[in-house]
Amino acid sequence: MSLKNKASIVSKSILSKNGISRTRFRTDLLNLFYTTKVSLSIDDILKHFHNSINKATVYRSLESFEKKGLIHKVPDSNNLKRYSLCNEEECSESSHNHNHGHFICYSCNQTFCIEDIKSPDITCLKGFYVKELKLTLEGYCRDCTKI
Amino acid sequence: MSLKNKASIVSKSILSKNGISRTRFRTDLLNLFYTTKVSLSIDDILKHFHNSINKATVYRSLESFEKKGLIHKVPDSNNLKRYSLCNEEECSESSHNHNHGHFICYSCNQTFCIEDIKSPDITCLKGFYVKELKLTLEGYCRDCTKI
DNA sequence: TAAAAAACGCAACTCAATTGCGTTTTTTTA
DNA sequence: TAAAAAAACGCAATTGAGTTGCGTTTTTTA
Repeated sequence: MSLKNKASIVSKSILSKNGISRTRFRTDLLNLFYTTKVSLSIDDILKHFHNSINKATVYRSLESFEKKGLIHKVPDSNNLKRYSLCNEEECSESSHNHNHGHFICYSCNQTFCIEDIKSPDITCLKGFYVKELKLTLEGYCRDCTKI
Repeated sequence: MSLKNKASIVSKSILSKNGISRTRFRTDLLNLFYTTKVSLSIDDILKHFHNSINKATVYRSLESFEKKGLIHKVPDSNNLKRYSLCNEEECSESSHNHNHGHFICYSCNQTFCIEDIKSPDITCLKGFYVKELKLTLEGYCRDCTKI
C-alpha cells in the first residue's frame, strides 16, 4: 500500500473519531495538512485542488476541523487567515491551547509555530487579567536567510 | 480661554509643524486623540462626529497622521484597525518604534499599549532573523476586573 | 488674491469571508 | 439495505472593512 493511501486511512479515522462527515474532499484536505506539515492559506488549498472545490466548502470544512481541535488559525503578515495542524497533546474539541508564538517569513510567506517560546514578563500588568497571549514574530526564516 | 480651545491650538500647531493641512476636521480629530487618550476605531470616530464626516476622509486623515508619526495602528480582538497616539519620544516621520505590546480588554474592548514589556526569550529561533515583534495580550483590564 | 496643492464628499469598487438555498452525498435507523 | 434524516456541497448573492477615482471645495503657496 502506498504512503498516500496509508495517510488517507489515518485521515479517515480521525474524521470519524471526531464526528466529521467523511467526504472525499474532507479526507483529502485533512490529508493535505498531515502531509505538508506547514500552514495553509485558502488560496494554497484551492490551488492544490486545482480550483475544483468551491471556496465556501473550503471555509466550512476548515471551520469544522477547527471546532474539533484538529487545526487552528495562524495569521499571515497581512492578517489573512492561514491554518495549521494542532499539537495533538494540547488541543481537543473542549480545550485549545494556542498561546504559542508564530513566526512569519517575509520571503517565503510561510508561518511557523514557535512552541517553546517563553511567556514575556507581564508583571507590569498589575490588575490586568491576561487570558490569551498572541505573539507574532516577523522576519526571515532559517531557509530564507541561507539564500 | 477654555481647555478645549487650548487643546485645539495645540493640535493646530502640531498639524502645521508636521505639514498636514489644518482643516477643521483634522484639527478636531487630532484633538480627539489628545483629549480621549485611548485608542479609537473608525466607528468611534464616525460616531463622535455624528456621521457628519465621510469615512474615506477619516481613513485618509488617519493615514496622514500615521505617516507623520503622530498615531499608530493597534489591533482589536477581531483584528480590525484602531489608532493610538504615538509616544512622542519614540516616534517621528522618519522612525517609528512600535515593538511594544498591546492589551485588549474583552469587556470594554479598549486596547492598551504596554510600553514596558520585556521581549520574550527567542533564543530558540536560531537561524531565524527577527525583524518585528508583535505581542498582543487579551483578557480583562484593570477597570473591568473591578466591576 | 490668483494659481497650485491638498482635502473633501460621494459613489463605486475591491477582496476576504459569509450566507441562503436548492441539490447531492453521507449517515442514521428501522 | 433501503428509506428517512442529517450533513455537506455548489452556486450565486451578500457582507463589511477598507480603498479608489473623480469632480468640487478648502487650504496653502507665491
